[in-house]
Formats: sequence, structure tokens, C-alpha cells
Amino acid sequence: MEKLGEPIDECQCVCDTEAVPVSELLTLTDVSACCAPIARAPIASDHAESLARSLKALADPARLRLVSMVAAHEDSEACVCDLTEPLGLSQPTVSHHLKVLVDAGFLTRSKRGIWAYYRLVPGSLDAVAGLLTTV
Amino acid sequence: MEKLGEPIDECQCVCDTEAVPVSELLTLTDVSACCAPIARAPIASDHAESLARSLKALADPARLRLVSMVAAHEDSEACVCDLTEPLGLSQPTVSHHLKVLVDAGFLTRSKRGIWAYYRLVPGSLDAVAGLLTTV
DNA sequence: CCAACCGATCGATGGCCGTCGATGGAAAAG
DNA sequence: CTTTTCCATCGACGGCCATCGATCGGTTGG
Repeated sequence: MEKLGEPIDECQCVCDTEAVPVSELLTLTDVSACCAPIARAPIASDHAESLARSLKALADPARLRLVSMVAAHEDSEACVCDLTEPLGLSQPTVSHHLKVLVDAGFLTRSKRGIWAYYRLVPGSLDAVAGLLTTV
Repeated sequence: MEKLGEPIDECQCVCDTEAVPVSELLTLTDVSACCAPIARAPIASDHAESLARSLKALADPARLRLVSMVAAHEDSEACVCDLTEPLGLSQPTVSHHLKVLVDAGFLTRSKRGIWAYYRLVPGSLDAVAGLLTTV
């Protein structure tokens, strides 16, 4: 859950504090929770890297289709076996793409029995969209 | 093992017309003008490629900062000489990134005298954001 | 005409990425 | 225990990409 800290002024958020170790990467929610759309003010360098990482995870036809198929699937979840054939890619490739999307925070993985079910993280796509919206 | 069912192709828009030659690529505005957000229904393959191309153009820290700097610059336009130094990259690299953004339809280029001024295309970022928004 | 400046293009280079076959690991079924 | 099924990981390969120095075209001023 998000902690409601001090009111967010321009772009003074937790991600600007020097306390966090360098190894920890800036998450997209960190940026979207504190920063204005990129067209309003020049984006900070580390924020640009964070947003670029998120966009890079989405900037692939196969991964876009995976996100779309998972989100629109019955019960809002799907397993790999449901996705491999419609996508027309091999199973290792599909697993690879799903891992990228999970690592980027767009999907969650839950294993039940033999199957691995993937779900869209609510609000993850909107976080990206919010940073791009100009109106 | 459940099947996904027959592919739902409920997106009937201008980009589906057979008139356009195959060589012409699907533009982002074509897709965003006709299609629902990707989380609502499984996205078509060619639409995924088009959106992926647009996202790939944005999925770079330098290019995100360029878009942001151009949009937030005085008079909403900026020349290369304004962008090279703050970005910390060489002039050829900046020109390369700007060309990528122009080709993707996010920026426009207008040359006046010695200088080349870049502007953000109104609505271009919102078109991408609209396809990602789930609410 | 020449010199200075801005910016695009070229060629090269190093690294990252999408893809697949092969393999491994875990869970249900027999 | 053995087999089967589902899925992640590994290793490798080919291609694309970000970056730079060098160069060239075009514009302005002397």
C-alpha cells in the first residue's frame, strides 16, 4: 500500500531522497505517484530512466498482445498454455515475455498446481498513461 | 486445457480498409482513433505492431527527456543547440533521437535559418495514453 | 569568395534483445 | 516409481540499437 507522506509539491518524492541505495531501482509507481506528466515540465534523469524501463517492457508486439490477452481473458487471468498458440510463438519465448512483464510490474504470476496464471496488475497501465497524458 | 475461442476482431476502423497498400505502415493515430484500450479486448496483431513502434520510440531515457524538454520549453519549441548540453549527449546522437521522434509522429521539425526547431505534436502522447488507459 | 556556425548523415562499434531448441524441475496421473 | 504435462531456465544465434567521431550540406556574416 502506498504510504501517504508529506504533500507532494512539484516533484519532491521519496525517490528523490538520497537514503535509498543505488541498487534499488526506481519503480514506476514511485514516479507516477509524485510527478507531473512529462509534457508539463522537464523530466528528471532518473525518472526518465524509470519510465523508459516501463515503456520498454511494453514496446514489443508480443508483449502488448500478451497484456491484452491476459486482461481480456476469462476471469481476467490466463495461463501460458492459453497464450502460446494464439500468439504464434514458442513456449520459452512466451515465458520470457511474461517474465519481462512481471518484472516490470504489469503482470502478476500465481502458480496453482501445474499451471501458472497471469493477471494484469490494476492501475499499472494507467500509471504509464498518466505520465504521458497532456490534458 | 481451455481454448481462447475464436479471435474477436470487433475493431472495425479505417485501418481495416483494404484500400491502403501493404507497404504503408499503420500509424498510431489510425489505431488510437478506432480501437479500444488494449485491456478491454485482445488487440489485433497489426495494431500491436503499430503501438509497439510508437512505444519503442518513447522507450528511451534520452528521448523521453527530449520530448519533455521540447514540450516544456519556452514557446513550446526548442532547437538542437538548446537540447544537446542539458542532455549530456553528443550532437549527432541528439539529432538521431530527434529524428526517431519525428518519424514516430511525436515531434515536428521546422527549419528557420540556421536553426531547426522541434515541437511536440498535439495529441500524439495522448493517443498512446488513451490506448493504455483501462478506466 | 571565405569563414563560422548549426545540424544531418555516415561508418563503426559495443551492447542489448527477441527467438528457438534443449534441458531441468515440479506437480498430478497411472 | 514411472510417466506425462506444464512451465522456467539455459545457451546460442542473429539482428537491431545507442553512441560517437568524422564529415558534409546549408545558412549567415564579413
